[in-house]
Amino acid sequence: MLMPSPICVHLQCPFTSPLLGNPIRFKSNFRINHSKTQRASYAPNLPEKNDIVSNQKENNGLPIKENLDERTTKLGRRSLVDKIKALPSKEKTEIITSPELNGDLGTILEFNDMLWALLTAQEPDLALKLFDEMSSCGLVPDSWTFSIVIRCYCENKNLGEAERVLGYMLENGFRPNFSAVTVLLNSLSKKGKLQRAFGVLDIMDKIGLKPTVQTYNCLLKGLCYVGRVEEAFEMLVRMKKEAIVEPDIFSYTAVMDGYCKVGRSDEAVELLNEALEMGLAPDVFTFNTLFNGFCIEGRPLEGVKILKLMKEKDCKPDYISYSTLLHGLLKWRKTKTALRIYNEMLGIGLNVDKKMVNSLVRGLCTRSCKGRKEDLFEDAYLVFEKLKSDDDSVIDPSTYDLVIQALCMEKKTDEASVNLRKMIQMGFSPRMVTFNGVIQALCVEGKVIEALFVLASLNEGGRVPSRVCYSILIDELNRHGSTLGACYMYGAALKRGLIPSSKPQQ
DNA sequence: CTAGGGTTAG
Repeated sequence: MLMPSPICVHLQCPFTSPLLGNPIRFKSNFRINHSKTQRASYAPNLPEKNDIVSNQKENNGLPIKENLDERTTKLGRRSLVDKIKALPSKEKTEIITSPELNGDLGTILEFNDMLWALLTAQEPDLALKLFDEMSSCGLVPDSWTFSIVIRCYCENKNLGEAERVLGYMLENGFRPNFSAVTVLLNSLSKKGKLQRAFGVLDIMDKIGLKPTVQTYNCLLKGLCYVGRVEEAFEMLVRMKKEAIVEPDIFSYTAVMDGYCKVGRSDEAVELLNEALEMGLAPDVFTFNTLFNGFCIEGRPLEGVKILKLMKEKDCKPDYISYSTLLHGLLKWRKTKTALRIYNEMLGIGLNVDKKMVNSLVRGLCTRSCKGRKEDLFEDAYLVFEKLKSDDDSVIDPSTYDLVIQALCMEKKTDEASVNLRKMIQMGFSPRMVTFNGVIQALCVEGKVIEALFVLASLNEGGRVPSRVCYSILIDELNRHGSTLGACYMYGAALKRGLIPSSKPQQ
């Protein structure tokens, strides 16, 4: 039996891409098996337009319902995707090389399904590899094939290649589908390749794919991303005024975010009001964008006002809302408000990031020490105790330091020394001021022996006590009439090369 | 149209 030898169809085009001005060049060879495709004539290098058209007609003309097996139904496709996902990565590669695994890819419909399934299963590389090996299945790519390939390249971040395929399609009478073009436009926008994204928009216009509001929103995002906020705003205005598409809340959020990112949150709020006037319902994304803006700008309290507005508009703040605000409040030292937000988060069962809780504790300690505000310290200690009792407790050494110092300041000496010990147990090295504070506090309460123990723990840790440390102890020993002890301390200091400011009493 | 848009940060 004589089999016709496969013809190699090199998809290399002599023309230039309308997109790039570069020659199109595909690596793949499409070998057409005549026994299967029954196609009569091919140009030596390219599929001809007529063939392409007939190929498509053939597919579209099929009485689809009867001819589709379970794989070509929506559910069947989905299960193919799931199957691919479930495969170990080794076998994933095999699916495109072994016919037993990939089943019969005899028709272009089935082939495209497999391509699509690989793309959907986040395996664009495999899909492209399969596309490369179309020849062995004896198939010619159609519009669907190319559309999927474009999306594969977008997924791969190989946008230049995606544009090249699109250019090839246009030159050869293939009609890219909406999704491929949209994905490409979006990918380009996301990367800030605005000129090329607008190029795709032009193409959509030329081939009669009507951009939707989503399409424009991608461009708005892209413009903002590269800092062209003003242009984004103008585009938003044009969308509305010239009734190109009706802007939705995504459009507004995109431009608002643009303003927020460059420190123009007030203008973002103006846009919010405009959206509200238009009857659009701002959602959690819209508000979160504003929180972020005000926090970046150093106006977190404005953000808290927006939180109130958000609730009035029946929009439920989420973890990001609170985290953004809390972070901003802590950063800009709005400690009391931060505490309020923290408690509100706990109240609705949100888990607060441990770093922020640490920061809150430190903020409260610092403020209570500076302002001698006892109630603030109580708050700090409550937050600290809760932090310690959490299962996934993470305590920063600097938090420990500040809590201990604040405890000393508040004359909670025993607790201070307990926490100091715990801190050392945990392998942290307390700051010298912390040691000094505890020693001082103990001395003030007349607990000299304990103070000496603290000094000892300092030595055990291989640390050199500071001059202040000795001075405090000498003063205290003097006060107790223990000249001997004071002399001993003085000597110990001198031995370390430190000259205490206090001397033993004569 | 087998698809497609967004928000935090240390």
